Amino acid sequence: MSAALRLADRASRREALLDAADRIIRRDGPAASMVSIAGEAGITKPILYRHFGDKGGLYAALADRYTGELLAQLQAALEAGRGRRDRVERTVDAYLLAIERQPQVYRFLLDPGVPSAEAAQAQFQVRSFTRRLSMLLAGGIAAEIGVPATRAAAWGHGIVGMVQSAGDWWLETHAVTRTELVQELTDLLFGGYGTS
Amino acid sequence: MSAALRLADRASRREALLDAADRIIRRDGPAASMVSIAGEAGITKPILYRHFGDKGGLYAALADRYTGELLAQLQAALEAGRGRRDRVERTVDAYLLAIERQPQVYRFLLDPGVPSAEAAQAQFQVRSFTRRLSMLLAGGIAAEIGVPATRAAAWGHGIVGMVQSAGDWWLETHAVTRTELVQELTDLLFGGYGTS
DNA sequence: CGGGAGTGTTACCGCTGGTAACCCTCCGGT
DNA sequence: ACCGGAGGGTTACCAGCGGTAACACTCCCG
Repeated sequence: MSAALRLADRASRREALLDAADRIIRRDGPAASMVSIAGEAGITKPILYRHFGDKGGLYAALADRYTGELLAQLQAALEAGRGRRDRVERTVDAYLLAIERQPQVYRFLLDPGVPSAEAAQAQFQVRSFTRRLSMLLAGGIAAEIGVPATRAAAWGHGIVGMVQSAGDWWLETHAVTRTELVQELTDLLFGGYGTS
Repeated sequence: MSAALRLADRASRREALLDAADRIIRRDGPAASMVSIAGEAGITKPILYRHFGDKGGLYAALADRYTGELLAQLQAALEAGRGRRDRVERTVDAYLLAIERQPQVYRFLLDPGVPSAEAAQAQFQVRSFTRRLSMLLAGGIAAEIGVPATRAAAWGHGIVGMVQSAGDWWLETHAVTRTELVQELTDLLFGGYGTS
């Protein structure tokens, strides 16, 4: 009977640990160390390792949490829009808003400062997120406009990378306002380059 | 008099060290360690540090070399093309060809597995490359079709990211042939999504 | 023939991720 | 009431990393 309690305890504990890691990563960026995370959580390293096995495991869990939130926001924006162009604008804007609000988290997701191959799981998790997002987008494209699957896939990955890269640049320079960037990118997607 | 000789020696030595680092990075990817690079070059660590000061310095030098080559290839492709669409196709193809031939180098450039903030210079160098490339592209766009500078800048970064991300996906999956991907991306840029 | 420059080495430091061994508390069975 | 084991927690350690200090050698120049 207490086994269930133990399990629930473990789960909430795990969440608390992730919260601590989240705080530290927001403060230190991808350079956060395991001991500092453990310290923030009020415990010591081995407990972290008992829960997540690996630094990669912790990072993967965190990445999963973040990407889950982001994906939900993006999907909400996607569904809120009316008409194709409106949907694109809202989604791009939602993405930019997210990375603007939590740049450290975003940096962590984009390049988790993994020392080497040990923590490749996190890298994988993030790449997996990008791919999931791209494929989701590809599915949407294929469904929206009749287009072969390979073309939709290529476009999906390309568009995701486009927004991501432009967002990265924008985050560093803030050379334009967010709404301006949304307009520029949407224009680009809707044939601004080819038909001008 | 021998000072010049010494300098030439130093320069060629430096090139040799970069060659060794290049070999190791091709073998181990971004996880290459300083001691293994030194070993490959037939010497020991401190010499590396005397030459490059820092791991960041070595990585920056390597990144500089790689990006120099890549930039030259891209510019050549850009100038070889006749007409806008042809230029885009050639350039995208040149990029894909380059990353296909040397995926490890490409990985190193994209995410140098820097442990943390120590070697931020390399990161900076690479980002600087992406930005240089994007701004070069932006300049081309602005000159080619009359477009405001901010729009050209946003587009430049977006397009670079698009090709980069799609190339990344392609490198992992090889879901399409290179020439197919070139066509898809060019179509996307030339209004394939907006005008279909 | 002496004495620096400069090249090379070994040996170390601090820090990181990761783990082994131990302790201590609390809960259930007899 | 006691006692034994299952976890949670800690200290103390290991290997490896980037980075550096101190020391040896060689070779060229005055």
